[in-house]
Amino acid sequence: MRFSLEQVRVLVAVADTGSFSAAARHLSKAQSAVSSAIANLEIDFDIQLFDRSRREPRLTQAGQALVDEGRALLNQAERMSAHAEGLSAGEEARLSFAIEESLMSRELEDLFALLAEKYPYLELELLTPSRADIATLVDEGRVDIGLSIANFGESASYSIRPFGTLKMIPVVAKAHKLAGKKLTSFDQLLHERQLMLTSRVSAIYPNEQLSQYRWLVESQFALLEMLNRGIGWGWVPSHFIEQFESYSELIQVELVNGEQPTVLPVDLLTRAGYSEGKCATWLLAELKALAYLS
Amino acid sequence: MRFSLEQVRVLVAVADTGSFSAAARHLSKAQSAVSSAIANLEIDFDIQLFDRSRREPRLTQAGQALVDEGRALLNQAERMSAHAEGLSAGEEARLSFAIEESLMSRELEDLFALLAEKYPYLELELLTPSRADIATLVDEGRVDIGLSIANFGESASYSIRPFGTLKMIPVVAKAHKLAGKKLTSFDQLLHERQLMLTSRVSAIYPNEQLSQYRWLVESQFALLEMLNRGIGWGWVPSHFIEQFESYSELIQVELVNGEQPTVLPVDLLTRAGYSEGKCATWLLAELKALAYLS
DNA sequence: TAACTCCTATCTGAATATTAGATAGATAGG
DNA sequence: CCTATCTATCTAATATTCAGATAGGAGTTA
Repeated sequence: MRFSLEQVRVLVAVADTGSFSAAARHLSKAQSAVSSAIANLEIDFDIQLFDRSRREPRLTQAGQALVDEGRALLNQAERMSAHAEGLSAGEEARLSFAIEESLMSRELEDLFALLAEKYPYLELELLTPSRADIATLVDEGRVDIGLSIANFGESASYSIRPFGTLKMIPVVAKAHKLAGKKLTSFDQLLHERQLMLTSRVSAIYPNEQLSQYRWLVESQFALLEMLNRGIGWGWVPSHFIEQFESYSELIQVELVNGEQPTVLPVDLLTRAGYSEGKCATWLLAELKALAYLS
Repeated sequence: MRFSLEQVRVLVAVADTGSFSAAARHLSKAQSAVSSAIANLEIDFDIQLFDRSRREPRLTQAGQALVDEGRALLNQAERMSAHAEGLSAGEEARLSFAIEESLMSRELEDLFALLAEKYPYLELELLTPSRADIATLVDEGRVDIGLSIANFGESASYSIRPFGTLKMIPVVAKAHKLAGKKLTSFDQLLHERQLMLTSRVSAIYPNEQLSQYRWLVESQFALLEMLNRGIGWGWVPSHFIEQFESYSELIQVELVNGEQPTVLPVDLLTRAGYSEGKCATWLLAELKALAYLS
């Protein structure tokens, strides 16, 4: 016969309370049940767990070692129970989330920390593909939820809902020749080298105003670094400049008639048959409240 | 009702074999037992673990998550069993071992690695007090076994057995003025500064030949470093020089009549009522075989 | 479509394990 | 010595687990 979790619970209770009787009271069991539970464990393990030479039993060295093992075992069982309870309450086991790098922020990091605390058993997958790939991932079912700047291709197999807006501003490094100048027309920008995000997989975005001198960069990080080095100008989410120390040296290119910034609509993409679990619901609600997603 | 380890075993078996029937065969149970075990788990956890719409059940997302938890739980249970088995076979739960720093060596490190592998559940405490303190620790029961160079104080409450010998040689740094010289008498050494181990707690060792110019150092490490810097000469276990790169710059002080090295007896100290467990027995046997303990 | 295989759910009675209650013996403290 | 409290053990009742039988569904083959 193999030992049971219940026996281990009894063992730990006896170790905690110091006597079989007290453990029985604590567990709402008869004293005889505790006594035989321990006796059976000792038979199973073929080792004495308690020294009964005194009135109150004392753990032997082996007993102490096995009580420690037992606690670990019960913790694990408790964890399993709690996980099951969460799942039963509608928390998803796994959430795959694709979000455009432009939407990344300090606040988002804080949000994930909260998520981890609130739903400790959730397995999150966070992908940050380039804009045009998000729809594909949702479409293929590779990802549960996608959040990206509106992208005017559509498909029947995923749903699109508006989800706030993102403010994009044209920026340059302080050392760039456009820095501090007030431009009278946007066309002047288009005669300078533009650094823009691209994707290896999908086509580039059709609705950006494009300079004829453009460099295409796949990595948001590399793009910002290149902007920092004054290699060109580019559209950047305004909160990047406000929140990240590393990019506080980038400044907005201003136009005299003030027609920027561009406010881009953000879309929420979900798989066709997707029903949000608790975690996704919470995460999306919190996300919607983020300041930079006005 | 709370779930049992047996139910978890069934759950994992079903996940592994892919069907209730196969799991039943694998576990030597009736198929109905497997079926009801899973059904009860689903009732307990209040969540569906398998999708039964097809002929063979498929794990739901929640089911997969709980199977993972279950595997962890069974591992823990397995660990507890194995630990109990070891204890029942006579392995001690805990071994407290005090050994003089002079006896430390490469081979000893390897020995501990082997010990950890051979007895994975043993909790080892390794103390390296200074020589005179070892007897005290054994005497107080603070330590199960002590290994130290013979020390001519005795007590009734611990037993002393001879356990090999350690070769000590007088050494200096290559840069020291005694380096390379052949001394005609030991007395010449006694006119130079001697660095020797001491203990804050107990008296210094009475049976060493003492220079009148002596410095007392509590740390073996500091002593060796000071020897390396040429601050004086000192008695050092010969295997230190042979085994440790850092001290290969120390060389033996030679006497023309060749009366060194000094061979010191090593003693094994044990508590009065101490009966070696398997781990201690193995460790001591291996220790005794170490080359430098001739 | 029919026959066949292999699957799961469920019922039932038997086997097994667990439990409370009662009792006896042991230990510690006054 | 007496009392309170402890543990071990017995017994009968209860609860749980299990195997075997059966029925129905799913997939495969002819």
